[in-house]
Amino acid sequence: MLPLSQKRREEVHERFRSCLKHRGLRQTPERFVVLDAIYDTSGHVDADELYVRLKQGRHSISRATVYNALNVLLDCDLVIRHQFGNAQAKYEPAYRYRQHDHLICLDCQHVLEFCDPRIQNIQELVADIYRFDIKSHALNLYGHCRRPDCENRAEIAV
Amino acid sequence: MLPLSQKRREEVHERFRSCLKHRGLRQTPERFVVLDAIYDTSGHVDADELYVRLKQGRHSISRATVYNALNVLLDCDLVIRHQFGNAQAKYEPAYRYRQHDHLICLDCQHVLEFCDPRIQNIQELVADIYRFDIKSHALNLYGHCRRPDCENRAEIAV
DNA sequence: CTAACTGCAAATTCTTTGCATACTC
DNA sequence: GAGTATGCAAAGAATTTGCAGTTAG
Repeated sequence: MLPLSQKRREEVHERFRSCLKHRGLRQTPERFVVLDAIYDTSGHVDADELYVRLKQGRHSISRATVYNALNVLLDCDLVIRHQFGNAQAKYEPAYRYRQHDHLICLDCQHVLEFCDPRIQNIQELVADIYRFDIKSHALNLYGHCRRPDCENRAEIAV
Repeated sequence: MLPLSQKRREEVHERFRSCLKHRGLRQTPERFVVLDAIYDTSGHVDADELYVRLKQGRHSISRATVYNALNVLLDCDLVIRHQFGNAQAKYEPAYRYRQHDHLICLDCQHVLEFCDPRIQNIQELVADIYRFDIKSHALNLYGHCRRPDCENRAEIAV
């Protein structure tokens, strides 16, 4: 959890407000609490982590509302959802870092981020060839990290 | 469903047999039936489709066994598992096509395959920089296809 | 004031597990 | 023959849904 600058937070809230208005959705406190929780997160959170964290904090909120807020935030392009292999969605802020992709350790589930401009080129080329209007992409690299404290290293393949 | 050549099927079976032996696992008819069903599939199947197809056909099999077989086949690197956004795993043969990635239509869920050699380069560079031993990758491009019969096109973003 | 949202619990979906029976090796 | 795999049904995990009560606009 690293706190955002007040200015940054205001920008994100403003964007959310205008998106909600535009879609005729309500500005509820719960939705902003979930938004802030995601933007205060370094790395990736899942829905349950958010629920537990907010429940423990002074913002009581139900799981259903967390999921609802996440879907609204996805619709507004304020958060990004990832599926890193194991079928539990992870979320991250859409407007914090520059565009990046992920490197996932198969042993300890650690996630690293990296950038490579060539992905943009690939995307454009493929869009052109297949006549697709591409909205987003996800490049996930799976492997084994070499952190000394990496867990479950034992599971070695053939 | 496009039938494999007998020769190709034999190669795949042989690979599976040797892998099972190597791991001290049994060669059960069910495992080979699931293997063949996946290799007879053009495109991507999920576990339930396999179950239904095999149930309908002359090979009665339980869901639990389908899942078990899938996990064994994954371990043996004979099939590849994908998560295309919606958290239901899809499977495809590992030894039919050359290495490829996927283009997914957000409206009709259609999946196209494409190849780009630069991904290999990116993978090697990232492995080097982050000192990761990369085993596999998945590059998914999400967007809107332009097929005239694309369903659900209506859902337009802002 | 009223339609949309929240909270709760129940329902759904996908996958795994436990246990008795069946079958490989 | 020993131990692993299968089949069934039940359990589990993640997410969605239905509904009564609450609240934003």
